[in-house]
Amino acid sequence: MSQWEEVNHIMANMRRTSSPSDDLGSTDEVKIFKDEGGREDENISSENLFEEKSSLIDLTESEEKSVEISTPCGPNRMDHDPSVFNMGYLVAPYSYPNATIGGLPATIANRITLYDSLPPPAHCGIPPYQLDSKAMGLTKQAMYSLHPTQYPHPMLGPPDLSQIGSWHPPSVYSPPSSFSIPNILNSVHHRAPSNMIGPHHLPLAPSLKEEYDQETKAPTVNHRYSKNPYNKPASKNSQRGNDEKKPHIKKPLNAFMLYMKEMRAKVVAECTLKESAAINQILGRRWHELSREEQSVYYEKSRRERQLHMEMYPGYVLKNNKRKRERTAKNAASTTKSIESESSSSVYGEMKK
DNA sequence: GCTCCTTTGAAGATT
DNA sequence: AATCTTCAAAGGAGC
Repeated sequence: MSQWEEVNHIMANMRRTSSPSDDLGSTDEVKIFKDEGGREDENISSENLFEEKSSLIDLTESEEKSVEISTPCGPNRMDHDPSVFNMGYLVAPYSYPNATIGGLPATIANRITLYDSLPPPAHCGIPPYQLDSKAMGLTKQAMYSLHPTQYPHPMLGPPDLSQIGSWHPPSVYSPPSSFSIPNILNSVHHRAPSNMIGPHHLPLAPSLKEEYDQETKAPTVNHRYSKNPYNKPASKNSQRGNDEKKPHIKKPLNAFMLYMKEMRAKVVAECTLKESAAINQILGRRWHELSREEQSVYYEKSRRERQLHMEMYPGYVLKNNKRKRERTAKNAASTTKSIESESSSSVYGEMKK
């Protein structure tokens, strides 16, 4: 069996253990699994997966020892600690939930990581499973290995060293004093086609910026689905016919989403993989490989998107969809009833009344 | 055609 | 206050 086939086999196993009708395979279970720090899972034939992945690990490790080239889908950090492969696809690429920092409880560690003047850890990622070059259909050297001297995207240029050690958690509540919608628009229009915006020369993500541009010409209500305000949400809300009077307002993208949106095409081109789940794993790993300075670019963009979103939709309130919660809460309940419940509780972003 | 997968982060909901 | 849950994007896969 080739390595590529092995990877596919692993992914097929994942699907088999998570059929839509099987709640055990839902996202919820994965999250629980993550939270428990990779505890042995008696359900998911982990032994088989372990063996399969171990073989991949062995192969790749031996390759990496002989050839010091990062994998096409990102450098592999795991050669220092092979054990972290054990849970492969089934665990988060890093272990925040139960991880500790300096022996601190996980919750405190997370607080420090997230709020105490530090960005999320950029170097504690764990590849979910071994992505070897052959499996990715690549034998060439990685284009985006993110070596300190390599910046695959102009945005990810050499970091501003002055920022090192002075990370400030991005907050939508403390925008730069110079930030304002008119500033953004002026910058956008005057700098076109450059994507750089504002005094910080940070690009606003195409999503909101372009949509905002569109809306300034022909205002629409749904910013991210201006052309078809009902396309995506429709798939998750089949009772859309009843809701067509109040278009769905999507959430602003967070930093990682912005990063994914920007880098996805490159990773796809690099890896020949098309399955988004696998691509996202790669992107997740790369996200953690970014330096703080590189990540801060996206946090700043995200902050600006949220700020702009707030300006555009002052009354916007995201209401969580209780569908999954209800589904897991009442396993015994009939599916039909659940759908009915969903219809009444499935609310996406909407405006305050 | 709908849902899942998979990632991180923001924010509402729940405990 | 702490924890849990959902949803943002993406597109292939399964039902």
